[in-house]
Amino acid sequence: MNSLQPVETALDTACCAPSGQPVLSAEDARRKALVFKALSDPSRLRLLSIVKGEASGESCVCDLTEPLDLGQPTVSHHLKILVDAGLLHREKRGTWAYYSLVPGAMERTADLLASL
Amino acid sequence: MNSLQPVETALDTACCAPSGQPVLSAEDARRKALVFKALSDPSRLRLLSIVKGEASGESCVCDLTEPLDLGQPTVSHHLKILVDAGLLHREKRGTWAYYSLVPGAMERTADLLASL
DNA sequence: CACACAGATTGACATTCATCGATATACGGT
DNA sequence: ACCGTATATCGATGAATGTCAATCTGTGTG
Repeated sequence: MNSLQPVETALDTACCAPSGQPVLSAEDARRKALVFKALSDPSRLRLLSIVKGEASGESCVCDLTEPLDLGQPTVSHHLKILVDAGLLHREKRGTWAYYSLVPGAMERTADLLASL
Repeated sequence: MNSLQPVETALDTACCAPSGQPVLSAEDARRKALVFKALSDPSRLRLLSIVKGEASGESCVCDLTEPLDLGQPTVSHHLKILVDAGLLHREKRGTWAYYSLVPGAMERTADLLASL
C-alpha cells in the first residue's frame, strides 16, 4: 500500500528535477496544492501554532477547542485535514487523542516553494 | 495608505515575536492564511512555475493561457489573486501585461511556516 | 476615426468548504 | 453491565471558489 502523505509525495517528485524546468505537471501541482490548501485556513494555522507552542510537543483536542472558539466537531475536522496533509501526527492514548507536529514536515513544505 | 501585500504584512508581525509563543492571533492567522490560500490551487502553482521558469523572468498572459488549458479570463483571475497575495508583480507595457516573481516573496512565504 | 487585439471585469453556475447540531464509537470508572 | 467523557463521523446549510461566456477597457495600426 502507498501510505505516503502529501508533503512527502509532493517532495518526492520535486527532489528529482533540477528546478521544475519542464513546468510543474498538472499532477504534481495538484499534490502540492493539497498541502497548501491544508494551510489556507486561519483556524488550521492556529492549531499548528498551538501544537507547536506546547512544551510537551503534543496537545489533545480538548486543549484545542477552547482557544479557537470553535465546536469540537469542527476542530476534529480541521485536525483530520492537517493529519491527511502529513503535517500533524495523531496518537490515541486511552480516551484522548494527542496531536503533534510531524518532524520536518514544515521544512519539507517550505522546500516545496523553492522547488516550484 | 497601507499598500503592503499579504506576504509582507504577514511577515511584518512575524519577525517581532520570538517564535509565536503566545499563539498565533486570529488576525495574524487570517493574514497568513491568505498567502497560503493563493498557493492552494493547482493552476496557480503552475502559473508560478511557468513564470519562474521563463528565462526572461517574465511572462505575458498570452503565454500562460495555452499551457494551462484554461480560458483567458480564468488565467487573469488567478494572476490577480497571486498579485494580491504579493507573490507576482504585474507590469503593463503597451497592450501586453507582463508578470514576474516578486523578489524574495517565496523565501518570505517559506519563513511564514517557520514562524508559526 | 475605425478596427483588431490583449487583457480585465462582470454575471452565472456548479463545486467545494467551514461550521454546526446530532449521533456514533470507544474507552475508563463505578 | 451501566454511565460519563473524549473524540470521530454524519447530514445539513450558508459562504466561498474555480470556471466559463459575454462584455468592457485600453492600446496600437490601418
